Amino acid sequence: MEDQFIKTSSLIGDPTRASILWTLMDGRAFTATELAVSVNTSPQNISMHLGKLLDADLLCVEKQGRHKYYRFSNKEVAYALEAMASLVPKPEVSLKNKPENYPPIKFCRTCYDHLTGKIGVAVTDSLLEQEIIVEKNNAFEISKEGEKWFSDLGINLEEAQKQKRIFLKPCLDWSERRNHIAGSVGTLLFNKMINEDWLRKTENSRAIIVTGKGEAALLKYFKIVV
Amino acid sequence: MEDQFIKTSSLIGDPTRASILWTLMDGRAFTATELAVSVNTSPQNISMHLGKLLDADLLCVEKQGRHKYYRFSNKEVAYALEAMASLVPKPEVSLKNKPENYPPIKFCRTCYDHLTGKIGVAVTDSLLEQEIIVEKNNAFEISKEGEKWFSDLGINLEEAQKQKRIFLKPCLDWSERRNHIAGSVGTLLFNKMINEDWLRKTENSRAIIVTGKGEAALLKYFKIVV
DNA sequence: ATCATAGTTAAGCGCAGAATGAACTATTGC
DNA sequence: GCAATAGTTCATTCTGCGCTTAACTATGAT
Repeated sequence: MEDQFIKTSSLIGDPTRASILWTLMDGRAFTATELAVSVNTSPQNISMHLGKLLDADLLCVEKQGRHKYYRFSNKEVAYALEAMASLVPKPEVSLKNKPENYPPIKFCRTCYDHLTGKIGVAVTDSLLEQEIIVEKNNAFEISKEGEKWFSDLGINLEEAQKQKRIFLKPCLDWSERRNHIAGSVGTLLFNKMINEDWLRKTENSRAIIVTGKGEAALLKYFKIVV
Repeated sequence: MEDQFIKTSSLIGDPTRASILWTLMDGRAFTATELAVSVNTSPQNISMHLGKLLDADLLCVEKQGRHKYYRFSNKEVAYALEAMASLVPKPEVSLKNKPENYPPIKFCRTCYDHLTGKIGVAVTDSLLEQEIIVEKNNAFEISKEGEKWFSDLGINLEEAQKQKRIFLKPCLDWSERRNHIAGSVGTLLFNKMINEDWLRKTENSRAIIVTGKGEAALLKYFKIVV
């Protein structure tokens, strides 16, 4: 077992491969060429590395015409990489740091049952911005206007408040290093988005794709440009 | 963030360092020399690698006289390594494989609230051997004699059966690749062992140490030689 | 004091394995 | 058919980084 572990870790440990895996972390499938561009290396080199990752069963491929789409072969891979990512030394963050302007969002992930990734953070930012939720000593609270906003959306907060589970809490996203909403409110919002087909789950990963309908809705309700 | 991730993964990815981390996985602290022996390399080399792991805050040291004891600096490290270990390609296992004779047990880990690691597996084996629990189509059941055994130990099974959570289920240990008991029965057994001071929790890791009292008890109740 | 053991630091070598170059197959579009 | 794009294979080059040799400090034992 030990040497197997060592093999796997050196497989992941190579800078180029680590970069490939990092790129795939958003859950989408990428073609070989896309990955080559993303990690800034040659096609042959990418091909070699992808071969090794396939052999180790970390990735799988789907052929579509002359393209080959690579993605994680199962969600354990994503979990492991997330766990590794959580180990990176935390930079000294000043609280004054302005949140940067995020580039258009292409993807999001789920943190089991609520939204995370770029979208999760953006949604949370938007709710704060619109003062639908407000931060109070490291916790989130729903404002008066917020209650109206949620009921307009068709989300019944009274229901949620009755549940045993935590109603609303911030949850730190490991990659964005930003808070996003979790708790039953996070779940309700997430389910709403799925049910309305704004978002769609993917098969083998925790990735979520944004539908065309979703793009419009995100813009309308959250002023988020996808 | 990406380059930070790459740095961390190549840090873990080096074969020697991976072997060090693997050794430390049991949760105990090791001296530099012990690690050098364990991973079969020179003291200088170990020193260099340990330095890097310290810099990255994956390990921490405690000085005792002329010895330096190294261990994981926090449990996230162990979690990440476990997640990575779960990625190793599964060998074709024949079900006929006899369980090997395990060497004396020096450590165990907890799977959040029940026993795992060598002891967890050994305890489970013992319960099966003594027919206190029996395997039935991939599930565990408690036998007639088993019920007496548990009540003799002072564990109230009726209580546990009333609980909402799963009563008794096998849980695959990632490193031993063997089943051990989880569910509320696993938890009860684990708590019993902690309360009786057979086992003792350690501070910063998921490691559990076996006390002298525990050694005797494990021998008596489970015929396990620690 | 002296010797042994534990661990660190610095400098140069050596090699596994990543990157490159060139030649190849496969699919799409015209 | 031909050209263009996507991806792979193999032989060769090259280089980063781990390992060693050697000299060092520190603690403990006699």
